[in-house]
Amino acid sequence: MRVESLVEMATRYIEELIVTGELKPGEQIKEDDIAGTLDISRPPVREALNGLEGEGLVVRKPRRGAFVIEMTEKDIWEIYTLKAELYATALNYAMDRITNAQILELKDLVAQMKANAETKEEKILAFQRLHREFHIKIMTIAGNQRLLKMAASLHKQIRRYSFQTLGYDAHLTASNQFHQRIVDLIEQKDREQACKMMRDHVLDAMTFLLSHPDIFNDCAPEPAKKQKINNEP
Amino acid sequence: MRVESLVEMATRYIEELIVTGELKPGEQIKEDDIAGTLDISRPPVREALNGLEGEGLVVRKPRRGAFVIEMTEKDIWEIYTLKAELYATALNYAMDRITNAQILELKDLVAQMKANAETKEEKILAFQRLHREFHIKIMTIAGNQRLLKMAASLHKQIRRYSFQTLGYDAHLTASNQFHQRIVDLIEQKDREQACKMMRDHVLDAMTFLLSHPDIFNDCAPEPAKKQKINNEP
DNA sequence: GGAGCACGGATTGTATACAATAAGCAATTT
DNA sequence: AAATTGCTTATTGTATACAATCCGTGCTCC
Repeated sequence: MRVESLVEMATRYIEELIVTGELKPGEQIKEDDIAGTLDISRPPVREALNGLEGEGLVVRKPRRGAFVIEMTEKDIWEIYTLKAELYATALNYAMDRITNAQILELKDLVAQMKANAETKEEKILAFQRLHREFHIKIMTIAGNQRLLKMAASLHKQIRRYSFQTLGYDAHLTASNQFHQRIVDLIEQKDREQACKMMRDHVLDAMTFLLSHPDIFNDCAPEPAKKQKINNEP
Repeated sequence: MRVESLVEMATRYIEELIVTGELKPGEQIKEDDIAGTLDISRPPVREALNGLEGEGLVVRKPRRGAFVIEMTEKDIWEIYTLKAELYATALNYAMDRITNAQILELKDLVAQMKANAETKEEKILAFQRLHREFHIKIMTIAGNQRLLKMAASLHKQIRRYSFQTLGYDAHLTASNQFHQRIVDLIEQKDREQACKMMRDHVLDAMTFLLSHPDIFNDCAPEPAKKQKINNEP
């Protein structure tokens, strides 16, 4: 009477460890450890790791094991520039179909994102959830499931850093401004500018992250022994 | 002394079966069959199927097995519209970095694509290879590996149909014209028009395929018993 | 005669067991 | 003392074995 398979369970578990930063980039993920913790056998864990490799969260080195993916500035650039295009494309297609009711829903999300919460952490968590919902709604309206899936995959790869960037008030308010402008432009049916603004929104987040290298250096693996692992022939 | 793991071997094998159309859409892929044919055990086959599911070539229905993905017109639309954007994006970034030598290489590929071969099949196969090389070169120059990977993934999903569409001379010459124009615009450093032409090129291929429904209906599974499989609760 | 239920076969999901390989350490040699 | 080689150990890659579930068929009952 399980609702999810053991593979799905293991996938969610490992993904959570990576996204929350509990497992640092470069760190090895041993199949036995995960299997032992979840009290299951190795095969489901293996399959989960395979799936996560496909999603770009994990790299497998033959006969060596699975490791949390390491991010360079180049990777950040790759992900954000792609995300910018996918989001802009989604909006472009969404502009053909969006209804007034849906515009109101987007406006509501933007309003909620501006709201304050008890603690800063709560605010960030709420913002992340709403932010996600905002972009998913646009991509859903666009009606391209593959686009949604690809964007989600890219997003997962950088979700590690989003909590920390949002810790900066300047970035959070800037993000809010972008959303407001985007919705305004959608309402005005200004496709060209709306898409451009969406692109700028994502690229602005990239610029912010790249100008705060401490954010993704903080997640670096201990340089002691792990460094040797990077020696590729 | 194997160079590739059994998983990679199984992946290549199954992928080939699907892309060549030997396995029809909707057809079940039994782990035992593949394992028996390749004379290996089930686990590597399972992992291969998992990977192919991630690439969108296979769907797994819980406790039911793996099936070759079925394509609807909606899927065709999703894939081509996305591909158009990814290719255009790649070109946009490539325009910043492309060298004159690389432009000459592209010109050479276009010239080769126009060349005739002994038989029609040979010509199509050569064209496919060169065509692939042409777009990969542009994406490589763009310098975004993730973009390349995503585009490759999308391409695999429709490669089944590309051989057949190229059987139509009209489509092949149209495709050649697009390539010629794209390279010309690259040479003239007309970024805007080059990207637009690239988009049009991909969308033109989509229009052609969608206006020849026989091409992807030909690959349909036998309606006898398999149809029942599609009954979802 | 038709519909519902039960049982059997087939196939996947999961677990355990074994084999192969690569890393780390120590001992030995130069 | 440093380097190299051989051994040991830990971990993945692969195979086999078992359990759970779903489909189809045949029987029974209405």
